[in-house]
Amino acid sequence: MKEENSNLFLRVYERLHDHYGDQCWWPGDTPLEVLVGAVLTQNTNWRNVEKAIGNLKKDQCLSFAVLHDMDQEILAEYIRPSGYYNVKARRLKNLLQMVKDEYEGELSFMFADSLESSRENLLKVKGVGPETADSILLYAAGKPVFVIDTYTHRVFSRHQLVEENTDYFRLQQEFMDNLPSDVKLFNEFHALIVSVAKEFCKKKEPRCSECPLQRVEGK
DNA sequence: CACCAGGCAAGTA
DNA sequence: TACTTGCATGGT
Repeated sequence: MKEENSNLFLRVYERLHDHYGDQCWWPGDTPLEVLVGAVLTQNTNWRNVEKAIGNLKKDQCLSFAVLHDMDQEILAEYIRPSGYYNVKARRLKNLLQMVKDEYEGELSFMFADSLESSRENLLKVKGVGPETADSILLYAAGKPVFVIDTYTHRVFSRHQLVEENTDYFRLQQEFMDNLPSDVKLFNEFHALIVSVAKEFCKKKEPRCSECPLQRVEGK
């Protein structure tokens, strides 16, 4: 539309949203499904994650109690299609155990906790890094946390919208300092960045000249 | 056939 | 601190 906004990040968002529309992430029927998916999708195509989640759903295993009590080896077989199934089974077990220890096994208790301490508890789980933790907080808990991923860094640095050498926390701060703290906006923006990166900002054969972010004017 | 996908931890120098 | 490697299936 008009791009009358003076904020660079909002202008990028508007241009992406005009081009792609609502993305409606995260596909998941329940917070638990989102949490499981957040681990399973680590460096993995979402389609493979859907297969793995489908396996769990088919046997009614997508409940906290069932997953928590399931043998790690059995869980690994269920999630095999998502790849790295042994490490991911262990990581899921670690995560479920933390929720059991810290929040009586109730995701709703974790989500009711403060952002700082729930994030801290998530990050202390072996296998949960900043992106996985923030994905859970944004997409499962509905907290206003901006999720950064490799695409975010690639798209924004390639368009010279952020410093080339930055890290997760600084990039996240930059987004959150420059955007209104809005869950729906953070949700859609992250998904839109993934969409534009997949289409125009691949490592090999980038098609930058056709990208809708061409000539976004700087600050 | 090669390449990569909605990361993270552990090892090395 | 700054790279590198292991983990692994499935689509293009």
